[in-house]
Order: sequence, then structure tokens, then C-alpha cells
Amino acid sequence: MATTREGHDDGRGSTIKDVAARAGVGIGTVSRVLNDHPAVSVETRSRVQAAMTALHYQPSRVARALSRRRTGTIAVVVPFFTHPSAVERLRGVLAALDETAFEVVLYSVDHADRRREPLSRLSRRDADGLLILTLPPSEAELASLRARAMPTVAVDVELDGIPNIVVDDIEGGRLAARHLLSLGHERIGYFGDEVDIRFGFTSAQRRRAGFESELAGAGHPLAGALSRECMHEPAAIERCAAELLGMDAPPTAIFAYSDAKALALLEAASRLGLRVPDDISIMGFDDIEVARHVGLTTVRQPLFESGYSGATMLLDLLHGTTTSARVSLTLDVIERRTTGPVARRTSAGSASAAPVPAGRARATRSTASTSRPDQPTTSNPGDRVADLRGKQLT
Amino acid sequence: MATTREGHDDGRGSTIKDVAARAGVGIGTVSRVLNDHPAVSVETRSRVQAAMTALHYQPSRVARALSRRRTGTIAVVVPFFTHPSAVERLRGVLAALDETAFEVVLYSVDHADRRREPLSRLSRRDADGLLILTLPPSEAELASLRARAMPTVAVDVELDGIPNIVVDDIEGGRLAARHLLSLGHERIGYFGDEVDIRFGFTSAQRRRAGFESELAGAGHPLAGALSRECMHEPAAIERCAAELLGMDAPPTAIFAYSDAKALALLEAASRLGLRVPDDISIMGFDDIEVARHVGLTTVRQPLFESGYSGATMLLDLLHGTTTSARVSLTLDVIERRTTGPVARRTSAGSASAAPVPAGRARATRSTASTSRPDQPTTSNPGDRVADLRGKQLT
DNA sequence: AGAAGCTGTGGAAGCGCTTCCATATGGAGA
DNA sequence: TCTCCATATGGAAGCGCTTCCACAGCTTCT
Repeated sequence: MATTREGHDDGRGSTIKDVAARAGVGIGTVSRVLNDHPAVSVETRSRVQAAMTALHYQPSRVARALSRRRTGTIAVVVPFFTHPSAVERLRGVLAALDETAFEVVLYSVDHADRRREPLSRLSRRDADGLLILTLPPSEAELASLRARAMPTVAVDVELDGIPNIVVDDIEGGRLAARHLLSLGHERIGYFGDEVDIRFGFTSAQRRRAGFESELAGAGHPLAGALSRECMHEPAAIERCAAELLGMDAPPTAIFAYSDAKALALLEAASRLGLRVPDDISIMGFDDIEVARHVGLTTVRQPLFESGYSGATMLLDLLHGTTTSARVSLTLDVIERRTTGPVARRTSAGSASAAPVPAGRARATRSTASTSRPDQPTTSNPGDRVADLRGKQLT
Repeated sequence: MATTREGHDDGRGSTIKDVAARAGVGIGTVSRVLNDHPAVSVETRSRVQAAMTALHYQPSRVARALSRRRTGTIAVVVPFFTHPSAVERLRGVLAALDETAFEVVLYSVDHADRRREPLSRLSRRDADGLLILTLPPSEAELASLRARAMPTVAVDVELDGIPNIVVDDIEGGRLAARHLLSLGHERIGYFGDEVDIRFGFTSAQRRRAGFESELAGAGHPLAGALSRECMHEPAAIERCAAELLGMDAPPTAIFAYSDAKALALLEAASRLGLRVPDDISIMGFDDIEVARHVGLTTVRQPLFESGYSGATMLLDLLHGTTTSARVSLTLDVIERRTTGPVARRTSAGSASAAPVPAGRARATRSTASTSRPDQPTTSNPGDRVADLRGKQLT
């Protein structure tokens, strides 16, 4: 009946032209209906809508993007998608973007140059905005980002000139130190991340700095011998953990840079027959999902929220709303079962002077899944956070 | 110098026209250089390349997509992005796609109709292919997918007419039963997933069926009282777990539908003061990351590989290579520390006749991070699998 | 009655590419 | 010398939209 090919016979879907022909109107009018432009008579509008339905019409995102010069897409760059913490952040991002019409293009990058492409290649023609998680861009990449005027927000990266969401790592280190000191520990060790100078992964340095300064302030400076900084490979980590725990006079407590590293320590301890926390206290950083399951004491950093806020900031940026240049999220120590009072070792060792009751040290603060986020309950994004977080790991 | 605007002054990047003008050639030639068309003289080619470099030219993906009628994009639909198993599958997908030029658009969907949109709305104009993880499409969605001729592969969904990757859930249930029976258990319980009829989430039914049939075959049919099927909410799960463990004559062993559920059981057991595996054996299904850390015995399903193979199948489909209509991946029982021989309870109970040595039951099969995948070592995707899996959780 | 606004509407131009056809150029063969 | 082909190249058309300008048909004022 119409003069143009009609319907999705060729598997490609019908076009605006088909709809126009079928409704007996011009393409401009169809476009207006599509975009809720007011200047269309009710009668025409409904005729067009009928045609769209009949033809199973779906506008092409691509054509629309080309014409509008906006893609409706947000690029998310995630390094170490293998890390639970990255996943948790991504969850927050998705939750925030879920309510919007934006789609998420995921770039899993790493240090390899090849994979870092999106950072220097992505233009505003490919995505409306860029969200960088955890991976600090190089100087060149930064310059390029600025040159391309790509709206960008960084999460977990401290950056000048680009709005970012961070956590006070120094304070985090301090909190950890304070917790262990408060339990009476004095021989305290540190299990860190190898610092990658090339990319300025400095959260490790900052956590350590805060940790050291607090220890020093308390009169128990961190002994070099009780500190290890290892690479990412499981093998290396395992070796380091064993070293740290296997020495002649091992520390009575260790603060690990991340929960992942703390878990490695836990495994090593179990292999060496060390009881936690009776023989040694171990705490981590992050509060990833697993931490709860193994009862790991840790410095909780709001991973989900960081992603959520990052995405929200980016949306503000895209809408032209002003946003703060930097948001700093708060940290808490979540006390669980892997830290306890220092054992006053006799030479025999096993009978501690202050035996630790079995059920001791259930979380000081209730676990994440039942606690409410910061905001009071209103029907705003805050709810969503609470909502989703409750659903984890079912 | 050129007549067209030049460079990225407006933040939008230069176009093929700018390059053509600067190189003193036509746009056709630039396009040919861009696409490695042979009919370009070396001399011209290098002049064009110089111009591209000078102008920081990046072709627009959108324009290219519109013109080529291919987007270079694969849509991945992931339900329950909160589940570790979904994440693990996604990792596999990303690993497989990483080597290609395809980009990944992530749709986190759930049962809510609103979110399921991509399944019925996505057309071939928006993405070249569709990868569905775990969420079975409704009849209408299936019909629509077929009508749109969208190349699709499903992972963890049994589907007719769409290539899919599955595991033999029935066999999985059998394996679990066999393992527990072999340890001497007879009062065996089941902790399942509420079956959602609407969407035909049938892996739960199949696992249970296999489990039941094996038990029945051994002369110890599953007692209704020892079986629970609960909803996803943490609260519901917690309650169910408590019920199952708190009864008068609780089972001596329980098979949980998933590791996540098994973990809930573990927590409940710890709260009730039950020792695992001395008082009760617990096993799960999946072998997610956490399972290793808490020493959970489980039926391992190759999550990473499922995503990897799914993506590979989709790529084959897009390249026109023929693919099998269904791939079934194998399952293994990974024996760790949460299952043990049945305790021959005296009324006193605590002294088991066969005390379980502390270090007993280290994984029967070495843990995933050190074991090799099925394929022998060649420089093919198999390597990559081994490679990446070794890097998890550092 | 004519001018001046509205309100709807059609459709060309343009977004930045790919593709194809037309054309130019330079031998090789007759 | 002329023809024919292979090799390079330019640029129009077209991908499916949005946007803007032009214009038709009505009112409403003067």
C-alpha cells in the first residue's frame, strides 16, 4: 500500500520514512511526535502513533546520535574488573544510571597500553561522558581528555581539573592504626601494595602514610622488617604473606592494604597453624562482600556509593548543573572477628592471659546489608542505595 | 589554510573532510586509507596519515555505524549484576571480546518489565549481537528477537532456536547427592531457590530433580520436611536457613542451590553454634570466588568459561561461521572443608566417633587458580582463561 | 478589507562516514 | 599510433535521524 518498503521484512526495522508514508504525513512531523514536540495536532499525533505501532517502529539510536550530536551513552572505564571492589563500584554506577536513558559502554582496561586506548581515543562523538574508576590517567591522557573537552568524572582517583570522588586514605590508615593500638598491639605490621610509580597509584602510599604517622605518634613506629609491599600476582602475595607471618618474632597484628590482601594473610595464617585473632590480628581495607562472610575486620570504604555518586556527578555535569570538584566519602572501622586484644604471650604461648570469648566482637556497627545509608529515607537516590545493597549476594 | 574548519577547536574533533582538505585529497581517499583499502598509492597514503596525525583525527564511530549498518557493539544483558556468579560470567565475556574491536554495552536487567526493555527493543541497528546471561526471555520477547533477526546467544538459559551455553543441572544435583551419600549421610536436606514460574527459571528445578532422584536411588529419598525453597531477599534466606538448621532432628548434610545460599547456611550454623562439618555438612553450587575463601565444598560450574564461550559463539555467529546450537559445560565437585563424614552422634553429641583431623579435606582437586583449564596449552583462548583466572582477587 | 500573528506541516540540509560510479593516468599490446 | 586495462582518485548518494526555514490556512486586529 505504501510506496516505500515497509515493516521489518529485511530484519532491519522500519524507518521514519516508512512511518511518515503510512501515516500520510511528512518525516518532520513523525520526528516531532517522536520528540514530543508540542506543535502537532492531537489528531495527527495519534495517526502517527498508530503507524509506528503497526510497523513496530523503533528509532535508530545511531542515526539519532549522529544527528543530535549526542550519543546517549556513558563510557565507563574499569580497571581490574577482576577485583571485587571494582565490581562493587560499578554496581553503584549502574544503579545511578539505571533511572536515566543513558546506556553504559564498559571498557575493561589495564596497564597495558593497548587497553588504555579509550582514555585517549574516546571522543565526545563516541560518548557523552566518561567515568573513570580507580585508574589514574597518565599526563598525556589527561591532556588529551582536556583537549577533547570530554565531560569526565573520576572515582577513586585524585585528580586536578577533573571532578572526582575519593576517600581520605590517610585517615583510613590512621583509623586502622588506632583500632589496632586500642587493642593493645605494639608490634604491628603492614601488608601493602607494590607502588606503581608509572601510574601514580597513590592510595597505597597515602594509606600507609596515615597508618605510619599514627603508629609513630603512639610511640610504636612501624618497623621496616614488619612491612611488606607486594605485587598483584597471587603467587607473590602468597609468598609475601608467608614471609610476614613466618618470621621469628612476627607482628601481633597486621593491617593489610586491601581486603583481598588480608584474605591472603588469613589463608597463610591458617596454613601456618596460627589462630586468628588469638595469635595474630588481621585487618583489611574496603569491606568487600567476602569480608562479611569470613568475619574480617576492616576499614569500610563506601564502594557502592562511590560509583553511585560518581555517576550522579557526571550526570550533573552533562546537565550543566554545577558540581563540586571533589567529594570525599567517609570511612569506618568495621570490627569483626579477625582482630582482638593482643595476646600476652608466655613462652608457652597458647594460653593467653585474657582468653577471647567465642562470640566476641560481632560487628561494632551492624553490617552493611542492614544499615541505612547516610541520607534519611525519602524517595530519592538514597533509597535506591539502601535497596540495592540489601539485595547483594542472594 | 584549509577552507573547512580544522582541528578540534570546538571540542568535537576533526572530520574526514578536514583531513581530506589538509592532505589535499578527496574524502573517498581518506576513507580508503582508514579502511586499508589497497587502491591507494603509498605516497598518498602517507600524506593522508600525516594529516590525520596532525589533526588528531579520530573517525566517528557513530557516523561509521550509520553508514556501514553495523555498530561494532555487542549488547550484554545481565540480570542480578549483584550476584557474584553473574559477575564471573561477565568477566568471561569481556575477556573474549577484549581481543576484538567490539564494544560492550551493558544492560543490567531484572524481572521488572521496565528494565527488560532491551530484550524487546534492541534492534540490529543498535547492536550487532546480543548476549543474554541467565535471564530467560519471555515468549513474546523471543518472538520479537526472532522477528528482528538479532544474532543472539544465551548463556545459562536453555532455549530452543537460540544457540546457548548451559550446564547439566540435573547431573549437578546428582553429583552433590553422590558426594554427600559417599560420606555416609542419610538425613540429607535441600536448600533451594523459590521457583519463579513466570520466567521459567528452571535450573533450580533441574538441580533439585537430579539431587532427589539420586537420593531416592540410594534409598534415602529427600524428606519434604528437610527441604526449603526460599526467595531471594536476604531476610527470607536467613529465616529459611534458621528453620532448616533449627529443627528437632536437623539433617546431617544439606545441599544448597547456590554458594550464596550455602553461605547463608554457614552463617546460620555459626549463629546456632553448630560446627561445620562436624555437626553438619554443607555444600553449595557454583564455586564462586568466596567459596574458596571460606572453604566451601561445592559443585563447580565453569562460570568464567560460560561467558567466554558464549561470547565466542556470538562472534562466530556474526562472522557467519557455523556454531553448535548448544554447548554443555562440565561440572565437578570441589571438596573443601564444609563437608565431612556423617557424625555418629551419641546422645552427648560432641565427641564424634571419627574425629575430623584439622587439615583434612583440602581441595580434592586443586583450587581453580592453580589448575589448568581443559584445553592444553596453546596460544589460543584457552590460555587466556587460565591466565585471567589466576589473577582474580589480588 | 488587509495586515499581522498563530498553528501545523513538509521537506531540504546536514550530522560524518562508506560505497560506488565516473574519470584520469599510464603503460602494455596490437 | 591507437586501444584496452589496471591503478588511483574525486565526490555524489545514501545511512536514518533532527532542525530549521518556508509556507499554508486560520484568526484576530486595525
